[in-house]
Amino acid sequence: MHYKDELAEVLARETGMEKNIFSDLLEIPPQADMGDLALPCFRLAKELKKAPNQIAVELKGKIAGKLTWLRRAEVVGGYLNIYVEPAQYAETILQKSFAQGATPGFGTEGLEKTVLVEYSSPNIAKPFHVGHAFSTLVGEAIANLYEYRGYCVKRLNHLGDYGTQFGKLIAAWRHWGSEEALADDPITELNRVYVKFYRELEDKPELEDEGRLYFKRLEEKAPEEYELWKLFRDLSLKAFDKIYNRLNIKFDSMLGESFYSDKIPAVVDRLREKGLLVESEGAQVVNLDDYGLNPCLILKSDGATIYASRDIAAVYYRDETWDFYRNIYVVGAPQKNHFQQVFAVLKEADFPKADQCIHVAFGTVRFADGIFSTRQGNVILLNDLLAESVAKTKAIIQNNNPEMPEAEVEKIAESVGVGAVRYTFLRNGRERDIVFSWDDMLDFEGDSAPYLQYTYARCSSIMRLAAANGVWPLDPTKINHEHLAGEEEQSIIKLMDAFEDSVLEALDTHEPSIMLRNISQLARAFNRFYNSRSILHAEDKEVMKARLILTESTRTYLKAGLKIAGIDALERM
RNA sequence: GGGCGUAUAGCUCAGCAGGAUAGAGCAACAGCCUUCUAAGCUGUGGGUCGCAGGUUCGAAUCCUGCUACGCUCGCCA
Repeated sequence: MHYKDELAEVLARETGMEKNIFSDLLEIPPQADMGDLALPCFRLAKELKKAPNQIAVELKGKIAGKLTWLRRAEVVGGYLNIYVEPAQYAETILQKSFAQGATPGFGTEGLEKTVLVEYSSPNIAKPFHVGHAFSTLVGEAIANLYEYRGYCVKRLNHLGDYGTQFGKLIAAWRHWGSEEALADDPITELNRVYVKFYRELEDKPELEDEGRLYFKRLEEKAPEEYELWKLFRDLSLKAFDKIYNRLNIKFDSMLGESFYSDKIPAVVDRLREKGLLVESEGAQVVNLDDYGLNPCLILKSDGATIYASRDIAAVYYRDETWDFYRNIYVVGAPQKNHFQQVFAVLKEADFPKADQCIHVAFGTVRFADGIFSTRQGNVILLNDLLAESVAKTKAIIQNNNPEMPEAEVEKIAESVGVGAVRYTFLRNGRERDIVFSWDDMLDFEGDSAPYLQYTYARCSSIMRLAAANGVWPLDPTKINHEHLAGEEEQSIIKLMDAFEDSVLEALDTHEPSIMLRNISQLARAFNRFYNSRSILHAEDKEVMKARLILTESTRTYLKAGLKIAGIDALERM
């Protein structure tokens, strides 16, 4: 609400008080009939030693005639409610949005700043399940948000390709692996032997040592183990590529943990020089008492590296490579403590950008009766979920549009099915856990991606018809905005007005759901408008023009918001 | 035990730098397709905002205590 600043200005001038007092106090009322802006006068009452109601009345008198856009002001209780001139409001917002073309609410404050977003980061040789979807989809949306404000974004996939687990995998493979099965479906086969390893472990604890031995050999780059690991890694990357293609996600870097392994000695030296390394129970740790944290383990008692040291090495490497403005980790909430430690160690080591490293945590995907576990083979593959979602979509489309050609059905079903899944991971606060339920995942009504896509397609359909009838395109500056003064139209305008702030807040808090909520409300407002007004069959041509402009603008906002979320906007469905 | 987080309608969630009768969606029920896409729209019912105190003109929102659940607390990542 851009009028807020001007109103605060006038209030300050007329009362001789600080402008900030008013801009802090001014708020958007909970209901449209209470006005467009409101000033609660309760706090002023104390300072001015007058009743809130009386203050509101006096202020109302002082602003009278001072603002061109002010339609009326009303005192209700201790509130001064401000109503803006709706036609003028519509004109301002629509002109602004048309001036910004396809990217309303974009910004350039990020130019010249590089933001690294680490996300997805699956473990090689393991199935890509719906748990990974959280990081992948939230991370992509956050990357898109930064790009929308002009930042140069580097998408980093920090592959889990290192650690004792790969020693175990090699052991498992040597015991039970099948070449044919590996060639046929590598991830499934590798996962099969890995799961078997943990089952066998119960009776044969010696397997544990075997796994450790192979990892040690791997670290020493023993040719046989190394080649095997390399094979597993390559096969996994190929499999991951398929899913990333399907999600339309492209990474700028696929450097995994293994890449940083040989960069750790330099980190250890650095920490030692700073006098931070302490021996404890045979291991090398950094004491973090000053931060209220437990010591951070840098080197294990056998001298081997650990994930914390690898993460620290990665920060130095990334800064040398990209000179980052921000370094963001989209990693699950259970690793909060880990990142607090890593960032604290960086601070202790006087790394100047420690505060520019941010852990963006998200919740856990689990079943109602327990957690996903790769080891127990108790997972739902993202691909299976997508397939299910696409299949359901396809059935709906065929039911609704029996005439639609098969190829188009396929294409739309893919976009809608994938979009629906995407949306379920983005619609809520990211730190909430998601209890997996097929019904919720495949609910295409109400607050869902298909609802947004449907609304977009509906707008598109109207614009197509308008073009066919020769009434579109038309000059957006040459419409009568008085026709957009109604409640249905104004609620749409207000949401468009709020879109940019929702993007900024989403970026600020790394919470894509905030932006999505805005376009979800916009879609709802448009559908109400659509159901209560005739657009192409409006009472006269001027009314129709105004409504077409509103429709086209809605279409633009929906598309922009969906694109940030990574969801396709479809011309028909 | 220490730390972090969560608790709002039957279900899934918004709201939380204090403010006006606590909002959506789903589910339930009742309606709306001879007019631009019914994956839509309208209406109805449904809430001691976990519990107990406190601060305040005013608390879902801030503070304290408690309860429940989840995560985490060096040699996995």
